[in-house]
Amino acid sequence: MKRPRLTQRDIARIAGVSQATVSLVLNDAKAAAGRIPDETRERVQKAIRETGYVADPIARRMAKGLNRILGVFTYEPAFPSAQADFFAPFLFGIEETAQTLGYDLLLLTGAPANRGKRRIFDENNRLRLADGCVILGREFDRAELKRLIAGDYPFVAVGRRDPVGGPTGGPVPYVGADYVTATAEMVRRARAKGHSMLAYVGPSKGAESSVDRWNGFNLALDGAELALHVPEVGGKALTMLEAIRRSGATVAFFTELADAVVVDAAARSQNLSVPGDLSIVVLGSHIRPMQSGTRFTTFSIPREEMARRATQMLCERIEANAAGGQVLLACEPVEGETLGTIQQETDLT
Amino acid sequence: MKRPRLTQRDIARIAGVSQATVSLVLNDAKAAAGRIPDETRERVQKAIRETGYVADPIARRMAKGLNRILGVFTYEPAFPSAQADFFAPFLFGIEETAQTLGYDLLLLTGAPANRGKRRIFDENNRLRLADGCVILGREFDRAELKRLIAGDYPFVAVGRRDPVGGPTGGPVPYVGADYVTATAEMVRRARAKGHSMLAYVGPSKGAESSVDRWNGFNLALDGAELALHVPEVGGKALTMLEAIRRSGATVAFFTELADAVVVDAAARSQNLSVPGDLSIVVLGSHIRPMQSGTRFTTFSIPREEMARRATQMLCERIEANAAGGQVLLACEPVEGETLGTIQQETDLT
DNA sequence: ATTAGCTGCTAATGCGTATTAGCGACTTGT
DNA sequence: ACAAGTCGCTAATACGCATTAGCAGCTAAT
Repeated sequence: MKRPRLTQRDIARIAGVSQATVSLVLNDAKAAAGRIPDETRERVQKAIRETGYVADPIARRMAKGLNRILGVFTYEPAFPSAQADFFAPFLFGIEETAQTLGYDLLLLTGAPANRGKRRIFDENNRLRLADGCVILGREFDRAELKRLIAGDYPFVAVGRRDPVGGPTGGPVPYVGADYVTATAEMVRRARAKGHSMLAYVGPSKGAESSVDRWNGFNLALDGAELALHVPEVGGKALTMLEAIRRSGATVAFFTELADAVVVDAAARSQNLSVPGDLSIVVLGSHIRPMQSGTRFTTFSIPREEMARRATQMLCERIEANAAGGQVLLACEPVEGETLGTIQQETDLT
Repeated sequence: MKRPRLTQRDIARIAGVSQATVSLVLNDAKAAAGRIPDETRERVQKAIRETGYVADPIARRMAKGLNRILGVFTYEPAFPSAQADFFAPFLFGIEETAQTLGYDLLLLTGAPANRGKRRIFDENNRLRLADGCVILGREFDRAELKRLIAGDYPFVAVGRRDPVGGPTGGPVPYVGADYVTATAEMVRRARAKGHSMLAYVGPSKGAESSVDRWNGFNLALDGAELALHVPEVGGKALTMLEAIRRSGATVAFFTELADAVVVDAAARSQNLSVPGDLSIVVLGSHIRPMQSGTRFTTFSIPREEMARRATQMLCERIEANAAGGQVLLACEPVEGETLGTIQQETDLT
């Protein structure tokens, strides 16, 4: 029952040649030197056909060093429904590009190690099964990032990452979204509509994407007042709403769509009009039909494109031993219908 | 720049021991015999820590034969938006189980070979990178299936598959959904509501899932009349609707949700009431909020569960060298609101 | 006739790890 | 004191393939 796997040696024996010859026939055209006559070649191929032999990709990789596989590492599970909408567009883009470039995908789904956190440098790190690796996830473990940069393993991050310090440090190859510019543009639009008391719901530090939004926000504030800053995300809708109202803010910026959705709902349930009584801006979302009825004012994050570019960059790193750069893609503003105009003084003209 | 990768030999040199010792330290507890004193062990681990060495998973697999990776092969690309809703639940389930059982996932995204069709036994078959493989997709290439069955590579199909004939043939290990029973139940419900003229839109042959639906349908017909059979899927909405109306059918069974959606829309746009004037039954769909407003009468396919069970079965095949069986999971009827009651003769009582 | 060159193949080696047999230096038992 | 173990480690090998050096047999050139 446990028939040992067919190897080139078996084929060689059947065809009456040596293992080396079998390998040469398989890798065909490349060996321009010492050509193999058609007669022999045919004999070997016949044996292969009849036995259904296929080369072991592991051994192949072992001998050659590359196997045309791209790894995809996610710090969070890639598929769970909760994250699905977040990761799916990235995966779409990666798969598309990988397929075009003739690579297979290896999804690293390592069991969460100690403390429930996933780690790249686990005791059994499987990264090297792939020629290189795309890394997804909001937060990148800095220690691991440092090791990656110090090492010679090709990788590209999706999302901007701060450079790594230290003697072995350096810039991180990434393809990210330009949250600074996009957020600043949102603030500018709000200001143009007369808003001067702004609320911000979202962290000001932590992941690069958070910091970038916060920086973009402050960059464009330009005299307007930050009436309220709620650094915690995922709070209670009524609490958030009340705080915003009390602060006197006329527009609230949310880093999390989920927060915006619940606050929007809470406002409406209190007979507050959005954007009549309160404007809402969401700092980034994917270009897809929202399940929530409200069409928020926001900007779209080009997730597929980010993934495509990152994958491409990775392949260049692998194939041409290129260094990999830092790319920021622009986010497209989405007009939506939750950013209103503020009237000066008078209630009704 | 192209620093050669760190190997156990390097660690051995640094720690002043042999490569074998390093390997023994790494694989730790297993080697009960010939224990290694803590002093030496510590020396080796220090070297590992300081250099950041990680064992090469390829070489590991080469030496040991297994690497705790499950392959996932799909005949269609797994992520493209179009298929997303179809594959996503399977992937959820597979990832979940894989993670629980401590396996990584390898998504086989091979470039489409000749004629644009994906093949398992490509010139560079990467299946063997994984210890075993889950196979997804509506249609399974019979020739490839035959080779798989004949070979010793562990795999499990998601979805029922007919046994393979021939000397090396046999049953196919799978976890599928019981479309026969589920479809028959739908027909029975329609009949119980007075329907006796039925239309069927969907193929009667081809993939096992199609055949099963068709068989279940006929099984429960029981004297009722098949007023119309449209074997083509994805036809024009108005054409389908008209054919159904002309046939005198009072209820239409669709194998494809998409067809049902457009015919439903067409009917409503013609001021036909669903289910007042025409009942619609969809033969299977996923338990998720439909984008279409209509809540169809249908049955839910337990996709996540199928994937979980298949993954589990695969792991048993790998670890215990089990044979793998044939499992059919039940589909849950979904009441919906598109199956109405037929009044006898009288229009209004 | 000797050398040079070509053709058609094979032996040998390396890739990085896991594993096993076994060796030298001790310790223990009798 | 000698056999029989135990301890701590290493040499050697296998895994399946790609690749290189090179060998034998031949032909063509000098």
